[in-house]
Formats: sequence, structure tokens, C-alpha cells
Amino acid sequence: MTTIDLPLTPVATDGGCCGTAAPPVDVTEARALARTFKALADPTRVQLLSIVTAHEGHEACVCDLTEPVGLAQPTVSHHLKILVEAGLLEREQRGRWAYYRAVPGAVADLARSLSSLTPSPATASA
Amino acid sequence: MTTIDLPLTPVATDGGCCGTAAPPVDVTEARALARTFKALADPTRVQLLSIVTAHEGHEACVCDLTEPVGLAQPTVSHHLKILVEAGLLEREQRGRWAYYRAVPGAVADLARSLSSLTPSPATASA
DNA sequence: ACAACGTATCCACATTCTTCGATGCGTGGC
DNA sequence: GCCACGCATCGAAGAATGTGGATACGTTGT
Repeated sequence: MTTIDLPLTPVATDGGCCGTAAPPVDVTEARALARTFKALADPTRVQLLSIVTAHEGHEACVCDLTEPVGLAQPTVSHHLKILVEAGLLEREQRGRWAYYRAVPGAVADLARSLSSLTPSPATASA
Repeated sequence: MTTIDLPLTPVATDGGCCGTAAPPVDVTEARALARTFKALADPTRVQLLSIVTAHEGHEACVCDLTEPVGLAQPTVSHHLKILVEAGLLEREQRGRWAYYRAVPGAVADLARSLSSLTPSPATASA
């Protein structure tokens, strides 16, 4: 689990020799971003998210996912759990089946946060 | 180092019970995406990319990065190498120093690929 | 109640990752 | 030529992750 308690390594308000033009991301934000990226840092999970998204009604049960990724059912459940904990998928149990669905704005929000790491092509005229 | 040789698990042209509405990402594309996401799956690397981006002239040497992230120099070099191999940073050696710079379109392209995993908010009406 | 089915959890193993000290390589200054 | 400096590579230790068999849990049907 390692629920890190934020030692908060100093982000170096101003390091030393050169000076920063704009404040970089906070350490907490970096950790949050890394945790979400870690959920997508596995080919199987990228496939799962894609397959679920491409599925009819944007939802799929585990039985639909084991064959495409070619892994055992416990492994697929494990990966799905990671995606759910990352806020990328949400689980809904209907009857005997557990349907997984992509959280609507999650991926778009992640893409936005990702773009915030890079400078806007016009912001820095230098 | 397990340079996987593309066993290419079948992406299940049509799995079985439900049927897919649109073709999900290819296994090769999923692997490529996962590899790039893995480069950002560490808080230190997210910080490094952000710090380099926020730096004067969008470039920074290793000596500017060790203090902000609070890690030893070999560790920072290791993380930087991973970011370079992921195509997110590029290295340029000027004199004694190695300057790292963010590849201009890399992050934006990654954000675009990320958005391609989720259905466009207008593409899927029903 | 019992059996069958779909999923999640538990446990163990193999692989990978993160980290840093020691060291080697290339550059610049004397 | 020699030393100082910045950085990369090597090697190792500890932690985290991916994987699947065995199994428990909840639901459905008889």
C-alpha cells in the first residue's frame, strides 16, 4: 500500500545556477499524476481500457475481456481493479456479471493534466 | 531485459457474447502507449519533465535537477535516460554539461493518443 | 437447499523497478 | 600531462509489480 505521508521533498523554490521561469508541478501533483500513469503503464490495462471503451454501450464484463487480452481471469480482475482505483474505470454489478465502464471525463482530464506539464507553444516567446 | 518479441496475443476479432462496436487499439499500439506511460509512472520523472519544461529556455542540466527532486545524481541520470528513451526528452551535450530539453510535440502527441482511447464526447450519441 | 456460474481474493513465484555507492568516460583548465 | 568537474555506467540491495492456480464469495436457477 505504501500510503506515503508526503515527506515533500523541496521542489527547490529556486535551485541555484539558472533560475526557473515558471513554477513546476507540485510534488503532490507529480505523485498523483504518476499514480494515474502507472495504471496505464501496462499493455494489458491499456488494452482493457480500450476494449471496454470500444465495447457496445461502453461497458464490458470480465468474461468479455479475458479472451482478448489472453490472460487468466484473476489477472484480468486484478488489472481492472487497478484501473478502477485509478479512477479510469467504474464497476457496476448487474446480476452475476460485473460490468466495467470508462469514467467519462477521466481520460480527458488526464490528457489535460498531461498537457499542463508542457509549455503552451505560444506562452513562452523567450 | 525481456525485449518482448511480439507474441501478439489475438485481440479477439470478435470475442464472443456481445460484439464490439469499434475496433479497440492494436496490441502493438497498446504496448507502445504503455511503454510511454511507464516513463511517466514515476513521480520523480514527472517532476523532472516538469522542471525541465519550466526551466529557463526549457532546458536544464543534471546539476539543476538533483536538488529539486532530492535524489542522487546517478538516480537522476537514470530517470532522465528513461525519459529520453521514451521520446519525451532530448539530450544535448554542450561542453561539460548535458542539457535536457522537452521534445516539443511529444507530450501533446501522447495526450492525443490518450484521448483516442476514450470515445469522443460527441462521436457516441447513444 | 443445492449446484452452477461469474468474480474477487489469497498466496507464491518470477520479473522488473528504484535507489545509490563506486567507478569510468569525456571535457575544460592549469 | 595532470587534475577538477559533470555525467553515465556498473553492480547490488530492497521494494514493487505481473501472473496464475486454488479458493472463497455472491448471484441465479432448479
